[in-house]
Amino acid sequence: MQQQNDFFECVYEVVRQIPFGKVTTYGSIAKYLGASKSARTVGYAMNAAHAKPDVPAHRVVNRIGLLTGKHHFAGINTMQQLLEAEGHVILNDQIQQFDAVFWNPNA
DNA sequence: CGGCTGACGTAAC
DNA sequence: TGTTACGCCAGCC
Repeated sequence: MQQQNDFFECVYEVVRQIPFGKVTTYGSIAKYLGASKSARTVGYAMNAAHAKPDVPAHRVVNRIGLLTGKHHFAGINTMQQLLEAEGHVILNDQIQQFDAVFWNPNA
């Protein structure tokens, strides 16, 4: 959806659509936006997403399900706790059965 | 104004 | 099969 002209807003729009109990990756979002090589920028957008309560940034991880951005949350374990509260299993900062809970924006 | 950095991912060697 | 390099966009020094 290109309703928003801003790359950031576009990212937020996708993240907002992540259903409860599901997660996605930066790369998938970037790819969905047509900027498959800009996964990095997506992550950067997440940084600003902190100001957007509607944007569940904790549901966005890297392609291997690793909570790479946990340090950017209020607390080191905030991201993990949020995910666990949604029924996810986090082990060593990594989502277990990641492929099972992965949500593809393109689908 | 230029260059470095960063929640990533993919390709190439 | 493991490591290195690069692209992309925006913010900050």
